[in-house]
Amino acid sequence: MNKVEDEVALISPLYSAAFSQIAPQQAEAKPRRRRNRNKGGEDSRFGAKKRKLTQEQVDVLELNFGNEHKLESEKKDRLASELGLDPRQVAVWFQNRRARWKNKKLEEEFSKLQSIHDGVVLEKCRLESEVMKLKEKLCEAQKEIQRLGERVDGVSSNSPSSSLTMEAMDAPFLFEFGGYEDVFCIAENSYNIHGMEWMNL
DNA sequence: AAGTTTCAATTCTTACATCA
DNA sequence: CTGATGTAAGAATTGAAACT
Repeated sequence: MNKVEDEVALISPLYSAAFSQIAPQQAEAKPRRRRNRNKGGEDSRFGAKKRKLTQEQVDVLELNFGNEHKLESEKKDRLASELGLDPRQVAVWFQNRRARWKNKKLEEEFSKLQSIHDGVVLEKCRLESEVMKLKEKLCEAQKEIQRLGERVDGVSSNSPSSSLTMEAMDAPFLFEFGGYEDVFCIAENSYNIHGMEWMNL
């Protein structure tokens, strides 16, 4: 396994985990109860409207998130008192931070898969054009063989020891594959083959 | 079975940008 | 400048599922 595959394999469980939980909800799509607006009013939990954590608070939270994405209850209380926040706020911050982290990972995995996909498409194009070139070569070879065959037929009735007969004999491999007919047959049929299907022939 | 925790989805607020 | 409007980011809530 190469590095990219390694990383993708590492992150991939995120997809299954995410999708396994999203799917049932999408299927049912129950309506959610709307929350009452609390415009400029009192927040039931904090007594006053308190929003937007300070940069310093965020920095400390980020530092702790960097070490451990999950929050032990003890650590939550300690952080909360250290930052002058409600423990609930710390818990919510970690929860939202985990969600953002997960989204970021999914985006990263998506762009990795996309670049792998682009590479594969490019390689497919290259192989297809190679197949086309080989088919053209094959076609030319067949025409040459046919020309030689016709000359052999024309001359053999007059002179069995002519140089043309010898030319024909220089390609003994053709006879091992059952003669010209099979070769022609393959070449004609393979003109309408796309992708790598021709290999099955 | 009831309480707790976690998660995805959603709502709501804030800050900032743009435009008339 | 200023107020209206749009929008991205993130704080907070909700309900369901998993866990204890």
